[in-house]
Amino acid sequence: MKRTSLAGDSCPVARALDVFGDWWSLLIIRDASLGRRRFGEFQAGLGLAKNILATRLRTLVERGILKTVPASDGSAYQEYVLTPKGHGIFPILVALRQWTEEFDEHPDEIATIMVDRDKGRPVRKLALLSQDGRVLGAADTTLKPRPVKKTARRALV
Amino acid sequence: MKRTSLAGDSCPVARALDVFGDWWSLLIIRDASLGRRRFGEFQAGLGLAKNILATRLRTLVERGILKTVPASDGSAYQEYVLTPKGHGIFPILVALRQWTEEFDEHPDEIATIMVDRDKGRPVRKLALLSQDGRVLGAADTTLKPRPVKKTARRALV
DNA sequence: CAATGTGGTTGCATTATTAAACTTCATTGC
DNA sequence: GCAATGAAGTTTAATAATGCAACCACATTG
Repeated sequence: MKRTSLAGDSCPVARALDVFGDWWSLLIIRDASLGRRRFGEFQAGLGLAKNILATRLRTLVERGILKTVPASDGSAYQEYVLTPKGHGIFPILVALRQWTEEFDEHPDEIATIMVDRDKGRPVRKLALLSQDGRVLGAADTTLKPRPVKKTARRALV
Repeated sequence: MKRTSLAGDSCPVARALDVFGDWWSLLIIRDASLGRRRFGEFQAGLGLAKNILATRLRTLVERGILKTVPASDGSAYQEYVLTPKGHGIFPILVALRQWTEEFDEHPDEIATIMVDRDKGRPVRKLALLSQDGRVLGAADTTLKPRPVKKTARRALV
């Protein structure tokens, strides 16, 4: 069957999904961003099979989303923590959260809200802004071919 | 295999992934937001098997992300267009795109950039803001239990 | 040093994905 | 008006991923 890979796709959305777009990866990343670090913590929190968790952790490490570090409690085990590349996924988690908050049919089943740590007040909705600060909706945007970088152009000459 | 359903989960991230978190749905939604409407357009653009496309379109309609409308060209076929709930996914697509733009190992393979339609200039990065307008990173946020709505509280009394 | 806990791996049954062939209805060419 | 083509699916059979349970190696605890 060979599940079609999106790795070589030219669309940045597809490329992101190729890295962490499977059923469990984003949930693992979510838990990691909440401070979970140990294999057992992920397994208990997510309720997934251990073999699948092992596979996912391995590929997320391979892809530079997570890295393994010696356990913080001095034991000989290892822990999994987000790399900068992994921390960069945070806005995606926020966007997913906010979509559910706005459109879910049963918002009363949502357990938590995201708040500003300082003030304890709910965060604002993510907004897409133009360079001059206008709020943009989907209809206010277009896609253009990526301009070739100067260095790349010089290399071609 | 019995893919574990996340529908009843209390985490809003999991609930969103339960709706469109599979391998193809977000790509279909991406294409829909680019103006693709017909079965054949999706199939040609995504290169996925027709049976899977048919299944995905059906469940996305069931879940209120897409709706079917009579074809715009007067033919007897139908077209698939985003509902408001589906349009609400746009920020998630933007977040995925921007993550790839920032962290991908081969950014030269990315074909397009998102620009402001008016000015033709690249959009800004999505930013998470507090109520008083400060930019928040992951470390500046926490999760709190969802406060009970007034109406719900009154219903309990 | 035996017992338990952590962090996996292995094997098997079940379910999902895929490509290709087939079906149905609408549209076009003649 | 009728055959041929195309759009939009459905069906079928092979293959890959998932889930569950059992097993294993090593570390830690009593």
